[in-house]
Amino acid sequence: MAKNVINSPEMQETSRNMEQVILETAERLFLERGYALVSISEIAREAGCNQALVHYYYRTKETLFQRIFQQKARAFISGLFTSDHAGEPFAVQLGRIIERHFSMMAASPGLPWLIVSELRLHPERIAAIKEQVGEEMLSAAGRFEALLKAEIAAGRVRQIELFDLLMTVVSLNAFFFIAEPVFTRVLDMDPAQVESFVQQRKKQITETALNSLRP
Amino acid sequence: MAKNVINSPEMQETSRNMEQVILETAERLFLERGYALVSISEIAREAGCNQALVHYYYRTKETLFQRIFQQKARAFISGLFTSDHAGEPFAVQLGRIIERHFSMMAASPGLPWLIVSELRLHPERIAAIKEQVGEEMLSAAGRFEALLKAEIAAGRVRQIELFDLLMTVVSLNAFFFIAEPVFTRVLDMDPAQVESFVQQRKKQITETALNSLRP
DNA sequence: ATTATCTATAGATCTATAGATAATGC
DNA sequence: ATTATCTATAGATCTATAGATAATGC
Repeated sequence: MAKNVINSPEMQETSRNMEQVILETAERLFLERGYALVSISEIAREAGCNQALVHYYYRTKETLFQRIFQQKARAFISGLFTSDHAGEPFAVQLGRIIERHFSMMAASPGLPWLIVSELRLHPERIAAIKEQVGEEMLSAAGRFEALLKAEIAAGRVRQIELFDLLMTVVSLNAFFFIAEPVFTRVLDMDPAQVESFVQQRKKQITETALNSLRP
Repeated sequence: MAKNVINSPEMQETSRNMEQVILETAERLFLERGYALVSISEIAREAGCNQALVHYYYRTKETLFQRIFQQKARAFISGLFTSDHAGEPFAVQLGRIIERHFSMMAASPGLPWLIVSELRLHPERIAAIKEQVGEEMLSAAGRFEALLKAEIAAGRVRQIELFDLLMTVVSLNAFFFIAEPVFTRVLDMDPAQVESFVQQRKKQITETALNSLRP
């Protein structure tokens, strides 16, 4: 805590390195297969150290997981609500939100599956996340809701609850990344095809969501 | 195989019963938590028999799972394509398809999660399903695609690929049931509230999907 | 005689910890 | 002297099978 930040470059480098490598390896594996199906020995093997070292740095599998999961879940949720496009027309703002949310998942394509799976399997994990982002989410939602209501009143958007709109956006975005590995396999795509598939779908989702709002 | 179908009612009753009870228990548990997180001893315990009996009837965990999974996966996919509303307007037909698909999942709310999770975790399971429903799906899709193209040509539906339309429908339907337990917890709903939540969302999904198609 | 059910156990995990050794900092 | 890393192991699973016993059908 109150110790020196860095003493000798090399040593701290090495130590931080293995600690960091373990964290990153764990993140990758958890995103692929979830908490229960990743073993500590697998993390250690892929990180290139002994199994006990994972415990040395992170004590238990659960604390290691939580650290990764909570940070990711926060990004997932708050990514949906961070909008700094005030002044722009509603449709443009919404389009940007959808695209940002989509891109965030494209950078971590295992995330939507991990979040829903872990929250389904361990509902007690919901509380921590709710506490972390609940406030922020509610206030951002409030602001956006005012905007939506104004659009509806002006007759530019059909009557719809904010919840349904968000649910639609998240469904389209998240399910795409949840199912993407399956499609990729079924259609036997190479990485370039996958990339173009993702980009096309992003466009379609924005179009679909915006179109569905017309009065 | 070529044996008598039923000999003595009681005996066969009892035997079929435990065999059946095991199958149903396994189905319920697999739908809740997936293959890896359900143990044979748990199935046995909940079915009310000894662990070895599960192996006696179904040999391995894998064969027991496959039997359940393949039947369910087939229902999930073919449910989307079975349409016997020829003659009705396109929008009505599509609305019916969406509602049927939604209702099928409502009857097995763990199914969408189970399917995507297992196919993500074990891509080799894709092949069997593809073989089972691939043909049927392609021909049903072909018929529906003709309908869609005609609607587009008539200017009643915007330019869209069948794949994107189906993806939208499945995303909206499936993701709802994938995330539903989480929402239910977050909003702390009782069963009656959940039921009405599900019904409302069903309506919204149909409306959203149809609305998004307008030119 | 056959089919259903149980007990017991082998062998393969997996998490967590204790305690030894190696590397680094003062 | 402290921090990083390893070896070894306890204790708790979990799947699958062998072999005993109980129930049922002929």
